[in-house]
Amino acid sequence: MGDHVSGKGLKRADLARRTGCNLETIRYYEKIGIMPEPPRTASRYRVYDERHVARLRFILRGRELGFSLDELRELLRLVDRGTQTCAEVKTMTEQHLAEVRTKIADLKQIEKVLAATAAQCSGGEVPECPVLETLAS
Amino acid sequence: MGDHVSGKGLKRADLARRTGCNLETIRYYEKIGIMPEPPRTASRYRVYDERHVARLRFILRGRELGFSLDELRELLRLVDRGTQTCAEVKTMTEQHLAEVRTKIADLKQIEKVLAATAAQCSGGEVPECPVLETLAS
DNA sequence: GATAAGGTCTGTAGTAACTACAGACTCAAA
DNA sequence: TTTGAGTCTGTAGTTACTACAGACCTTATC
Repeated sequence: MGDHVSGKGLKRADLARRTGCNLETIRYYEKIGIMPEPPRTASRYRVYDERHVARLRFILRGRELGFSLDELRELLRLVDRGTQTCAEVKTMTEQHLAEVRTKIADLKQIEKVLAATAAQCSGGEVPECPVLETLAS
Repeated sequence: MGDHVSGKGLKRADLARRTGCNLETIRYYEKIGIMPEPPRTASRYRVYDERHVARLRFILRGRELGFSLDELRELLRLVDRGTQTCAEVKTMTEQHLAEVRTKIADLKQIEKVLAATAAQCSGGEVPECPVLETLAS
């Protein structure tokens, strides 16, 4: 069913396989309205096509790049509107890029403290520990 | 009440002020067993002392350094046992450090893609957009 | 045709680490 | 005494999933 109708009807598991997405996540994306409700067979099985594959890939790629689902929803809204401008998308991307850079800076600071502290450890069977002192300070 | 008993009884809001911790978070940490249940007044108000301040600061500092609550629970268990060794703590720290470094590497890769893509944007009022093409690819 | 295996359906619960709120109670000061 | 502020409890909401139970459907095999 689905697949033989026109040679391109995909079931949920097919969509999952094609995109690498988790099976349940597809349903979740539909529920929160970031993936459109697909047509159904008579017995209520979801039927996807290539546009669903493309959209889900877009979302997954965006997630890989650290966009939140809300940001992707907005990005997709611009795409769907069909009249988005490069300027709008660029602004969102630069905002996100700034957040990513902030996170990197935060983590680098954490790394610095952890590395410096661990380096002070004797690693021996002693109760004194620089890490615990750092945490307590 | 609390404060005048011996000059060091702290109420929940006092503990929050002293540590910078959110008021509700204190109750949450108690609920999940990472902060001990403090003694109570007759009317069931929590009463904290300096040891609670120290422990909460330990937790908050650990969170700042990216340790999970589970990791901190383990760290505190070692502390409470009183016989922890520097070696045990060092191992946990180095494991965490490795995770932090992985996260930094991931984010740097993301940053690279985002920066390169945004740089390609004309920023103009055109519908073509390198960001969207990157996401779709 | 019967049956068994596997896919899909729904709703719901669990995860991390909080944060916030409602409604009841208590405390301190004017 | 009354008012305002603080505290108590339990519970719900957040992000982005993931997993499961129990019912239904489809497909293959005999």
